Amino acid sequence: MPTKKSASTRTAKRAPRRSVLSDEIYEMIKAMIFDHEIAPGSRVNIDALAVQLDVSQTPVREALARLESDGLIAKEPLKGYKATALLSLKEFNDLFQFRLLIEPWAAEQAAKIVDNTGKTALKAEMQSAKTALKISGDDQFQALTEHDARFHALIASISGNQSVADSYERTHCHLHLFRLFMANKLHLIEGESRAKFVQDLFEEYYQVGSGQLAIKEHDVIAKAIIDQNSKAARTAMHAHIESSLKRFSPAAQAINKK
Amino acid sequence: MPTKKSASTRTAKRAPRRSVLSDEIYEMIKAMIFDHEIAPGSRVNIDALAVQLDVSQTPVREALARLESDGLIAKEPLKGYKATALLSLKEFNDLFQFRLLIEPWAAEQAAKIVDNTGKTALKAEMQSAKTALKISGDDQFQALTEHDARFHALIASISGNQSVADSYERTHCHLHLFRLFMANKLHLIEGESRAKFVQDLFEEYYQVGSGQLAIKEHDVIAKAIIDQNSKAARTAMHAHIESSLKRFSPAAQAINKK
DNA sequence: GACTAAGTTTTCCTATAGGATTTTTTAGCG
DNA sequence: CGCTAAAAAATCCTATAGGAAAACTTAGTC
Repeated sequence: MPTKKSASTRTAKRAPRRSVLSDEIYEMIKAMIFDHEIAPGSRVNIDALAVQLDVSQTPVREALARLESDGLIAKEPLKGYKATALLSLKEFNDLFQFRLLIEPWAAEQAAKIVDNTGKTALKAEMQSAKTALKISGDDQFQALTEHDARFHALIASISGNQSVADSYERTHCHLHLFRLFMANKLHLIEGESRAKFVQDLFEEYYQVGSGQLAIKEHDVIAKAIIDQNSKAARTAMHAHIESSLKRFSPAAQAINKK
Repeated sequence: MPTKKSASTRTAKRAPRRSVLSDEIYEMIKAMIFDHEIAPGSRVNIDALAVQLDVSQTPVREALARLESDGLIAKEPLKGYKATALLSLKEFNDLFQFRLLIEPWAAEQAAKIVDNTGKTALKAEMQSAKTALKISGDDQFQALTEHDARFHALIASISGNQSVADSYERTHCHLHLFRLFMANKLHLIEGESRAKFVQDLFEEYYQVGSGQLAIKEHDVIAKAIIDQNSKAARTAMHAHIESSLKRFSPAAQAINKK
């Protein structure tokens, strides 16, 4: 049983900071959904998960309940939990429409009330983006995605409106987009030739093209906010989201065309 | 031990629809927060709650985990759960700003794509509002609040954008507003004279004045959507939210001025 | 009066047993 | 051979007791 050794090591490691196991499990399961360790639409056996993560059912149940609230896992009463499916093309477009309602306003507002702390945070985030561009391969993709998520969340936060920031966070849009791309990348869609096609798209649009393009667009937004030019911030954010939509669209369509 | 007898009665009663106790507990606890049975800011003892509701800790834990995701309860690691505080004046304004971003668009979109099912649902909801106006006393307040919540959720749903509808639902804005009012109503704010003052406001603005005014505004919105006049729907929704903000504002200020 | 230390309480987590429901399998009948 | 129905297995959900760690309280000492 391979579980046993890892169990003891984990137990030993857990001893110092026993703090909030339930939260750790939540993050772990979220990560498993994130990188398709739990496949979209697949059943999630609560017992098996508890055994696999080497904890009892209780923290797993709490984590799953929260993930259900997040919309990442669906609960069918008396049937169990299952990971939600990937975004349909409609849901994909809906998500971007939602972002268009929220984020341009957030950027505009951020530009109006940003303080030095906010400006410093924005500069730091853009610095991390530049660092990410120097990485190569899979790690770059990961780094760019994480930067993107942090950047947009940061602006929502700087806007000062808790309701807006919360609702943005709760859409987990970057998680959904990441899942969509990973499905392509992992050749999970049927047809090897299509998978290859999408893989190429992915490389061309995101890692090289979109990656740098997105960073440049981020730069424009960040500068507008730092300059406290609220109108420019709004239009830059609007343009960026529409531009993202176009770039991501092929991947979303590839999954859904099937 | 008093638990024993009630336990057996519950077991007997539960037999028919044993389905999803965890969800029932979730709704129960939400209701307890709703009507201040669990006071804002107060600690929520997980054991006590389980005993009180006469279930085990497991479903209570799941419910609390979900309520935390909802933002209705906060979890302090290793300290326990506590009900979130009432909306501050800033949060109150933020919430309405958020609604201004989402709902006018939802109304506009709803007017564009509404089908017969949607029109029927809207008409039925407006009918229930008219019925609510005929009730008197506390029940009317309850009925009007529930109509209001359903009406806005319905339009978000008719808009056809799942992301928008979900994010609106998750703000639980009517729940927050209701809590705010109940705090006034229950004289939970300090100072009997102020409580009386707010009580009057409450009666004047909501039950008689706002209640009917809000219904009239709803009527305008509903008609615009049914007529598929998208521009009118948008502006009517915008006006309604700003009008609500003005009406609710005194209650929010009363709590926060303290 | 302030600080340290032991004791108490609270909270979180584990473990396991058992009841209920769905799904699968098997048997019987037309 | 195909369909219905009952039995078995798997799965989910709940209940309860108890142990470990942290936080809080209390007492004692300088």
